[in-house]
Amino acid sequence: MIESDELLSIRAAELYYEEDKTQDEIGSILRLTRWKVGRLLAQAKTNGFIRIEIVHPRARRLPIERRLREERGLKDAIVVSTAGITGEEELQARTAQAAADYLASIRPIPRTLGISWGRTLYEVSEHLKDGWSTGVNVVQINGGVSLNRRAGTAATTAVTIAQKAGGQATLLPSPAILERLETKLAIEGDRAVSAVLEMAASANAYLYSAGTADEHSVLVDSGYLTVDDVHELVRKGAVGDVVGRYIDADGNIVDPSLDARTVGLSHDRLRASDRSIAVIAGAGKHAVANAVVRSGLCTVLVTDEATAISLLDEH
Amino acid sequence: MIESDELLSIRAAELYYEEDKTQDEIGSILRLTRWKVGRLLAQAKTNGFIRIEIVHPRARRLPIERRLREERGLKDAIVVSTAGITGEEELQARTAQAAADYLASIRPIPRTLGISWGRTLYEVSEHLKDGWSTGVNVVQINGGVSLNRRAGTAATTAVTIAQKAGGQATLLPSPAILERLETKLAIEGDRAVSAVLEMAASANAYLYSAGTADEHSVLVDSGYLTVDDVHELVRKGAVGDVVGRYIDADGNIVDPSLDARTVGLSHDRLRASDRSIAVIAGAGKHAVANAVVRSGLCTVLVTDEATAISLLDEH
DNA sequence: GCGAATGCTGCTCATATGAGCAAACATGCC
DNA sequence: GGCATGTTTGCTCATATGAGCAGCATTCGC
Repeated sequence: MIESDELLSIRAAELYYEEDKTQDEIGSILRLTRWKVGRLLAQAKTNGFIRIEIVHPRARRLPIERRLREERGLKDAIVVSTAGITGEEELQARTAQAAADYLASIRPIPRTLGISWGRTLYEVSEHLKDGWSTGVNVVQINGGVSLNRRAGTAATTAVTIAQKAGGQATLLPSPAILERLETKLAIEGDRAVSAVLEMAASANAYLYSAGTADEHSVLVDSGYLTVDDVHELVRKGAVGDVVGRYIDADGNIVDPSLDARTVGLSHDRLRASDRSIAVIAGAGKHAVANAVVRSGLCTVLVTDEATAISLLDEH
Repeated sequence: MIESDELLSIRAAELYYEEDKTQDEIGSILRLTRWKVGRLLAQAKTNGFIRIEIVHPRARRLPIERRLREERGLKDAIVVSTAGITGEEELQARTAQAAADYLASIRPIPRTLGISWGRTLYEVSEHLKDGWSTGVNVVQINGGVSLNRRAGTAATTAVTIAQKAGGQATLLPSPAILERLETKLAIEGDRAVSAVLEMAASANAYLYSAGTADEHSVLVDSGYLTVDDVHELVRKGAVGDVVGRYIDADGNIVDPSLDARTVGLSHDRLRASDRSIAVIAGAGKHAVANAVVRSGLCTVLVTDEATAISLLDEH
């Protein structure tokens, strides 16, 4: 009876979902009452035999978002669907789009938005619609004067976001990491820098991404760290960086002396904000994402389905 | 408006299918009337954004079955779902199961069933339930005395099917292919063989599979043909074999002189039957399946989703 | 073998949904 | 601008579906 009922529920589901028959019609085909058919269909659903997927680049996974809010204590979560995805690039595009959508939807509109920089943030800026908000000022929250060919990406990101919202962009005129602590303290003391840092500290909302702790990190690419530096950080437990600062699985700073030479908003300030939005997607970033969420670095997370699920499994 | 409506329909679909909200509730969330929501959902379905899959080893694809009947003129078609499939083996098992189910369901119950032999048929016999029918006699329709270690598979298949139905099995005591035409004519003239062939010709229903035209063919494995023979057949246009006879894409016999040396039911007899069931599944058998269907060798086809779709595309 | 307990069945009733339609609206054409 | 045409909207009404419940059967314990 267990067996035959399961088979029946599949037959019923075929007729219901694929042939668009009513439960009544199915009843007469399978020689059952329509109530029995309804129960078989409910059973098929419960057993997980019916899989419904929304296949669209803008599709989100609301049940997963809810679980992230409830189980991981996030204020909000945006999870993009990976259904029908073709590659890592598309995943990043979808996530950036979702982050842009979310940013445009938050109320009250933040007067000042603190942002980090990197590939992800750049993509978010590209996906924002012109006029996405009215008069949002953008301020960089970590050192962004890039040393190499990528120069300008960081500035472009901030300027684009501000411009599209009809606001002003304020850049942080400082390297991300300095070689000597004295230099760092000196540059922080400079009025041109300290004013920006103060503005960053008083922003109403933050938008940032996180990097992986490997040789492909933007900090390596930009020349602030060597591959060996990163390997050493990994050995010490680093899982990735958030606004230029490397953290371990618990969200703690991995290397305090390196951190002291890093210019930008502190993680404590980020944790104190009630609107810090992290945009983290991709198979390689599960570990950082987990560290960020666990240590309360963000209140809102924009991510992909696979990362979200790993976040729920970890828990 | 085109754009924003599409996005709205996705939001509505998320709330409807993932959050189990009513159209009314969705209406108040998205500030729409419930009728608009209903239309958005219908639109999302039409646009193919909603994908519903039945994930179960016994699941079938009824819409594809219907199209096969309508567009390819089959009396009946059984298409097993490939959703959640892990490998070729599972595909074969699912198809064999479906063929067994179908065989047990046909009415009127055939008094005599003609069968071929091979891996597929053997699996079908294994999947049949004991007592699947009452008194069905089984007769082999092509030469089945195997020359190698596989000896017995052919016989076992026929005996198992008959036994489980409480009927008699009649074996065809002849090689599949003979080296000389004279021998073939002589063996056909023998009463022990001709009686079986007559019985085969008068069967009420046929169940057979098809082989690919390559070195993995059972006919090569059994020693009836060499790898070179098969290559030569392929060169002449062979796409596979049906009950030991090689056909081209149009279902025509590829090599008449080889065919004349092949013992078993003719394709003409198979085409004249109103109940000839072909069981053909697997990525390698798309071409044979198409030839079988196109040339009317079967009235009923049991196959997998991918093969079925290729059959509809060909058309 | 008998009663209790559990589960299954077919029902009533409330609710959710889809079909069809008239009015409002936008669109193109002169 | 004014009219005709096609599209979208909000509705009524018929239908499909799910919740809840009482009766029936089956199982289990003793």
